[in-house]
Amino acid sequence: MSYCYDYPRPAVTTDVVVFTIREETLQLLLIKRAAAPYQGCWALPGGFVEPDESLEQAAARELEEETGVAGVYLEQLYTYGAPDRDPRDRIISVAYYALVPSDRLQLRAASDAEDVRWFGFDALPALAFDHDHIARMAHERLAAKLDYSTIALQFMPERFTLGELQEVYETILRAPQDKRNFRKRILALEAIEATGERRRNGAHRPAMLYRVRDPQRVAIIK
Amino acid sequence: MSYCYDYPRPAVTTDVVVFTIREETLQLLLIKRAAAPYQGCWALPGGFVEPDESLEQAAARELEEETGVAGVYLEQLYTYGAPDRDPRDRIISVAYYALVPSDRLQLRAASDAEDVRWFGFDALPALAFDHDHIARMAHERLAAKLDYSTIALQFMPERFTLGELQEVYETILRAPQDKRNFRKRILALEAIEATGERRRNGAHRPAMLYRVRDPQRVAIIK
DNA sequence: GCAAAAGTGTTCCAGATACACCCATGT
DNA sequence: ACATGGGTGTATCTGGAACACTTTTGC
Repeated sequence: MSYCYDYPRPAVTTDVVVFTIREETLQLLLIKRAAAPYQGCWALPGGFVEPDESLEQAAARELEEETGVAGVYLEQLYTYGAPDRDPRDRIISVAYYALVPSDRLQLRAASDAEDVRWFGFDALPALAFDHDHIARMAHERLAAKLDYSTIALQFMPERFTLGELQEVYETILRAPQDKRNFRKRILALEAIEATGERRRNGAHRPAMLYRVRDPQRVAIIK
Repeated sequence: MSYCYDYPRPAVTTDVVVFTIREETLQLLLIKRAAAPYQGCWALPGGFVEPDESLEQAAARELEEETGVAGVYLEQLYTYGAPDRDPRDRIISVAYYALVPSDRLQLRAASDAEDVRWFGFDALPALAFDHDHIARMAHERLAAKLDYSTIALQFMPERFTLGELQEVYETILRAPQDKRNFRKRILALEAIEATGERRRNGAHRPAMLYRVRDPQRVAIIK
């Protein structure tokens, strides 16, 4: 079976920059390429867009195939189409980025063993194609959005402390935040609420647990 | 001649939302479609991406073919790929938007007569495909960028008055600006400079003419 | 009792906002 | 002289930044 057209057509893929935060580091999901080009090289998860799915559906499908997670935050980043970005064929990639809460990052067993792994964003291996460029742009977008949206809440598990949330901000922004100003600012958004429960977590005072008010919604601030 | 692939491929186009400002209205360039689907309907200029050009090159080429202008500000907006956005074939469109200075908006004579026209953004006809959606998103992006960049300067001719620049802001934001605060803010950016010339322009005091310091650069503010 | 994270307010500064009158020109 | 857009400064408000000590627990 083959599909024929009057003019040459590029192939269209989606690539997904999957972020999570674990152990106070920003992590990124990569897969090891099984086929040429860049065989054996690490790359962003992604694949061809099917005829009957939207671009976002394609990205969500790739994400679920690699990680088993669904329903997480997913946003279109940019479309990359330099003619030589793939050495063999003309491939246009619509890149998305996804944020996975830290309590849902267990990779599905289905993903064949060692071919899928989390990497610290500061310790990435060499990446295939222009994927390092895509990953950098995704990080810039994410850091920018911290300032004018509630996007960081997408990383949080069901219950979390303000200290944990602050660590998320500090990890992405690579800068310490003032504790009192941070709490004032976050609580003023009214995007999270105290649960009333506390978490005892070592030799110190227990912390109040919070939850996100509307977990789906990413509000724009100001 | 025909081009064959093992899997079906979408066609990839670029569409360009071309803005200008004339007579204190935000205007948008549309072309009348000669072929089906949506024959006779107004649409954004655009066309297929050639095998050897980048996406931005494709957008710039389409823009120059329709308007004769080149070298203007051009930025990728978003990529639209709903499976049914074109009723006949799967077409993925990488949308750009362009800003044309008001002294360069004469359409090339080559564009066959009445098939290319400027429309006021508030008086758009029905548009083909999802082009009304694309145009709305482009306007939102443009309005947002006024607040944190010097993008509005891309609309200005070589020499202009502060009153004219203020009109540009008011037109895009659809809101009056305070004259004194506007001038203070703009001049503090140091993105424009007085030329020393004045323009006599009617029964009132002549206005100082300014020019953009670095016409290529769009600076991010704050 | 001591180590370790949680929790809590006030002062200060900078940038945004509100606001009204005189100036130079053409008719 | 009058109509028209050009040009200018100050007081106020608001949101962000800096900053240190007490509380509660486990060991």
